[in-house]
This record gives sequence, structure tokens and C-alpha cells, in this order.
Amino acid sequence: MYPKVENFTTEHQEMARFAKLFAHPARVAIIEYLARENKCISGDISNELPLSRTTVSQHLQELKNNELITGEIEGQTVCYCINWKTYNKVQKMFTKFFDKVVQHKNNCC
Amino acid sequence: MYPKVENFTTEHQEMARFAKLFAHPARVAIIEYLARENKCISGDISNELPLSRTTVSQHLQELKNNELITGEIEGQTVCYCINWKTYNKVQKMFTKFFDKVVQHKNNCC
DNA sequence: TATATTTGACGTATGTTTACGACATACGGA
DNA sequence: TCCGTATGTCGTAAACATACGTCAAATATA
Repeated sequence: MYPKVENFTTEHQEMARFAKLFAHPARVAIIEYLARENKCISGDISNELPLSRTTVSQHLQELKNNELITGEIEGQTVCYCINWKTYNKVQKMFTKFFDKVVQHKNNCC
Repeated sequence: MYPKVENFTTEHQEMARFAKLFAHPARVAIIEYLARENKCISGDISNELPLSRTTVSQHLQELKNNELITGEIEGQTVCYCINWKTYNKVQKMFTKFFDKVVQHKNNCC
């Protein structure tokens, strides 16, 4: 982590941590793909993305480390899915933040 | 830009571009601060943040370059404000994306 | 005209992310 | 056993982000 990040509030750090997960088109695409496909997705979804298997795997790890997706081993393959518990938390967090900001809207500028 | 980013859809790139603005606690704090204070905020809001003036200014530039805030010169100071046009667009974009993903929720995993 | 204030611009050191190839491992079937 | 498939791990080059100090410019005020 960059040296000054820990001086911010937990709330601001959490917002930043989860926003970062959506801060690369590959991860946005992965989330959307996981939601759209009505089945378990193997770790190798690189056919669906303009990236190598290694890079996709790296993005999947990032999402998994922050618990936005799960990745369970099923024999030879890995089943990747959205972690709805975290997902709902994140959605609420963003909705709440956006709403809070809008509530203060004024005619200053 | 990283070499492969342009191979993703415009929609995914846009999501990533705006998510990145919230991907650092300083920028989250700035947005919140701009909303809370009922007046024009000078470029030097570094007293409110655990960062130097230069670094804060850099974050303000980032937000301004992506049109999430405006920064108008008022004599000697600069008045920074939230750009509500862009803000509303971003809020809608995120809400829509989050909702779309949830709609596909299933019992696969 | 001097001086302090406010800001932009530049350089730069350090840390992080992105992107990939190459190799290793583990499993099931020919 | 040997081979293909699926995945993880490691190293690394390039691109970006963070954080700050220093200097310059512009503008009010003494």
C-alpha cells in the first residue's frame, strides 16, 4: 500500500479498495460474464477476453482476494462465481455513498 | 494506457475509467468534502487531508480531467465543485451495472 | 514597488499494476 | 506410462500511480 493511504478513514479506504476492483475493463468484463453465464466458469475464461490466460488468472485472483468472487476447486477445474454476500455489501456501499453526495447538492457552482 | 485496454468494449472501459476515480481514498474524501461544504473550495484543501498540497492538487487534476469536478478560477483562488452532469451519469452507470449483474443471480454456486 | 498568498508546472523517487512467457503440478484417459 | 488438459507459481519488463519538493507565475495588499 502507498504510505499515506492508512491515514484515511476506514470508510474511504473500503470505498477505494472495492472501486479498484472495477477499475480495469477486464475485471468489469469478468464480473459481467460470471453473472451472465448460468453455470460455473472455469479459471480459463481467457477465450472470452483479449488477454492471456496468465493475465486473466491474475485478475481473477485479485477479485478473489477481495472476496468479490469465489473460486472452488471441482476436481480438475475451478468453479468461479460471484460472492453475493460481498457483492451486495459493495452495491449498498456505493449506492449509499452516491446518494449521500447527491443529498448535499446545492447551487454554489 | 496499458496496451490491451483498448480491446475491451467502450462500456467496460468507461466503467473502469470512472471506477478508477474512486479507487484512492483521497479522491473519495475530496468528493465527499466538496459535497458537504456548502461553498466553493479552494485548490488547497490539503489541511483537510493527510497529504501535501502538491499531491492533493494532483488528485484534483485527475478528477477534473475526467470531468467529475469543475475548477473555475476566481481571481487568486480556484473554486472546485462537483460536476453534477457527469456525476449523475456516473451514478446511473454504476447503478445500472450493479442491477444488471444482480438480475442474473442464480443458484449455480 | 515590495511582499505574501495561491496556484500551476516540472522533476523525480518509490511503489503498484498490467501483461506475458516459461515452468511446475496434478489429474484422467489412451 | 505417456499425453493432453487445467491450473498455479515465478520472474520480469513496461506502464502507471502516488507523494513530495522546488520553482515560476500571477495577483492582491501593504
